[in-house]
Amino acid sequence: MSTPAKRNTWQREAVREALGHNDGFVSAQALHAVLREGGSPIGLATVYRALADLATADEADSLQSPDGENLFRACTSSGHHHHLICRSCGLTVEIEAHAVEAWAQDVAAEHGFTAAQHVVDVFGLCAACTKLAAH
Amino acid sequence: MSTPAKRNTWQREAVREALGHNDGFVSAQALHAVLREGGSPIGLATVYRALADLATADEADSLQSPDGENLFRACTSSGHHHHLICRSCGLTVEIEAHAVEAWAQDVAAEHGFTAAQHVVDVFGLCAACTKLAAH
DNA sequence: ACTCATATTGACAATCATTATCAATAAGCC
DNA sequence: GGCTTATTGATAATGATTGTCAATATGAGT
Ligand SMILES: [Zn+2]
Ligand SMILES: [Zn+2]
Ligand SMILES: [Zn+2]
Ligand SMILES: [Zn+2]
Repeated sequence: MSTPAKRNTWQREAVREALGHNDGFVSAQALHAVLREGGSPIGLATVYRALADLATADEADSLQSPDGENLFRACTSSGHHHHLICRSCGLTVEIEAHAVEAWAQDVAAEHGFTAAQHVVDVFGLCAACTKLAAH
Repeated sequence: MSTPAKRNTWQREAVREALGHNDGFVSAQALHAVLREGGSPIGLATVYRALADLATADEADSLQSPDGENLFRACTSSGHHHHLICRSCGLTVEIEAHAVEAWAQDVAAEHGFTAAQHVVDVFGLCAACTKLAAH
């Protein structure tokens, strides 16, 4: 019952590359659409599976958008960080938040909570999308 | 196109009360089940609508669980705030985070983002659950 | 209390992201 | 080249949420 052997398929690699060519967070559906438009016959379920694998292998970051979608992004920095995300085009900026890290620790400790984790994401409209939205 | 007048129905009040009788975050489905078990013939769609209204009226807090469900909770303190939640028993503490509010605004503005929103939640083990977990 | 214009309800259908099926395929190993 | 079995992908299934719309109830006006 050891770890089931992983195999290398062009599908996995295609998803990895497609993620890498994208700056922001993308949904599985969107990534699948991009791949198909690029001529790949890859299946939707496979994209979902590949993204889930990449996320558990810490090769991709994942978060849920305000409307419940699961979004993925190629992992650039390996350390702990947070994101500023355009909810229109997906443009993402990695942000440091030392003050927030400390605050989270403190507030948890103050109330006797242990093993504290936190979810901190900022969503907005990037400069470009803000202009577009202004007709 | 002024604001459409709101009417008071026993359904709205039932949802409000059911929320108040619950300490932690609950899903619309769960709250509907509780109400029906209590003898109320309220409809599921109505519970969804009532909860959405309460949330927009800042009478209830909402957040999405790690698996994508929308959860609601009666609001004890008024105004914008965040939550410290025990991931074992659901105990919830409302927390102020003025520093985080300012940080979120600044970081968004610094990168030219507008209409910034943020998701900030702290999950951990409360004091009681920490003791239990210590065998 | 009666009327009326309309906000609200609720059973049900529709949507939408995600997951489960499962036969067909292909990766890695001999 | 064969064998084992992880992987794929078309499709069905799931499950939470939202839309539909006729029937109902609310609140203001009389
Ligand atoms: Zn944008
Ligand atoms: Zn952090
Ligand atoms: Zn607890
Ligand atoms: Zn805040």
